[in-house]
Amino acid sequence: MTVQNHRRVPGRPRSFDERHALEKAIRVFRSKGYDGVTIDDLVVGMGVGRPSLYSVFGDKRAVFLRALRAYGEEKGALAAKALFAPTTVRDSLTGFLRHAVETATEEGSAPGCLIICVAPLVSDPEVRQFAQDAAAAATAQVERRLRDGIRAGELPDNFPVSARAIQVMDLGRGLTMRAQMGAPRKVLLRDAEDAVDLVLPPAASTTPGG
Amino acid sequence: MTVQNHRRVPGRPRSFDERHALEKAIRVFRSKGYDGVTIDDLVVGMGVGRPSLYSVFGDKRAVFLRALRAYGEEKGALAAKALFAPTTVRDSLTGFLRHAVETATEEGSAPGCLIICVAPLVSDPEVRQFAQDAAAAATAQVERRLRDGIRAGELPDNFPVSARAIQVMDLGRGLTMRAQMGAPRKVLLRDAEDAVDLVLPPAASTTPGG
DNA sequence: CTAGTTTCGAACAATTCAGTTATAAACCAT
DNA sequence: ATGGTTTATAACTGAATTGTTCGAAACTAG
Repeated sequence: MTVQNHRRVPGRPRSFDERHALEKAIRVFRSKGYDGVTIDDLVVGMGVGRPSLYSVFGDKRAVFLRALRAYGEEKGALAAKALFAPTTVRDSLTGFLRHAVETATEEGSAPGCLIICVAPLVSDPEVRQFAQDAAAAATAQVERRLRDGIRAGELPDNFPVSARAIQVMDLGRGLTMRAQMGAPRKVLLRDAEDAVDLVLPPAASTTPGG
Repeated sequence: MTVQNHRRVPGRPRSFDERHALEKAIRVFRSKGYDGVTIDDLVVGMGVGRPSLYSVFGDKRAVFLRALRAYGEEKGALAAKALFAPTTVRDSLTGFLRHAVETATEEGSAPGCLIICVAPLVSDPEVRQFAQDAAAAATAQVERRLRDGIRAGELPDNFPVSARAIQVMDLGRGLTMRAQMGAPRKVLLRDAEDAVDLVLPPAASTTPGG
């Protein structure tokens, strides 16, 4: 089964698409964690022959790191879109948490999140660093969106953006871990709405103070 | 009837205490997860000979389940104490989350929590069920404490106890996952305080008359 | 001290696993 | 078609892991 590549290079063409194989690797790691995955799991799940897997990607750790980075890029882009596309802060946070819940409970893949649920348990410095960086970046984005909300007059000037950003992230982590535990999407979506009600001032109208 | 107070049984006495061995097993699983733990890890970490481990506890899964139950009993008891000993709702929630942070960052053991961080990733029905039950029980306890707060006049009658209990739990999950990721205790304790400020009404005193 | 019972320590075979190595296949260029 | 290049299929090797076995050790009872 050949894959058409507009750039013709000598040698037998690959029977798999590298990017698509990584997407399958994400599914494997999401369903079995890191330590629970064997090379054969990846070979079967990615549809890549064992020698090809080693020559193209490297060992399990390298596959995981690449899968993690790919996952992080997709997730980060979608999270940024959810955060900065809407006009109101409320819609932004709702979209942010809803997106977190939806990807953590998407059909066709095991529930959970590679960065939040799996990566923190991997005892590898590079993986840990990635998870920390991803968390810091996401928190910073939420915080920035809240600051924009202040600038837009949607939030009071003394709104604790730093603390609230951390809390939005922690609430998202909680929702994601519950997704991993098997909580139904419907419940989590409702709780995501409640979370937004919690972190934002009750009145979405103008600032109460000077 | 012979009094069996004397536990003098024939045979060579054991060189380990079953309870203490389980405590060591908890440390092993906390530091390496579930799939990352080998029998030899348990043999070394628990200080129990390999044949003794199999005859006394069973296989790895059985050891994990017993460790999980022991861990859950300790944690549940301490959580209940933190929740129901203080007089004010604020002190209860603060103690609850502080306790969660402190055990998740205690010295001498890897950061994290067996029930929140490790168990959800174990693909075993019994483990999953335990994690779900533990989460439901903890949420119910928090909710009950909030209800007591309403009854004591500390919280308004329309205080959304169900949603707030869920949010306290999710915030605790977030704090715990960050502990697992390496966040320092000091930061997490501060965020725990902020979390309580978030979920409780700004005025903790009684409603002003008039 | 001897017999009986249980545990401990070392080592065992069977299985699984990771990473590599042939050998065949598919493609391009000539 | 023929040679050169890259990948796929299958099998292989060495190491790790699991669960068990066997003799020695430690304790009680008589």
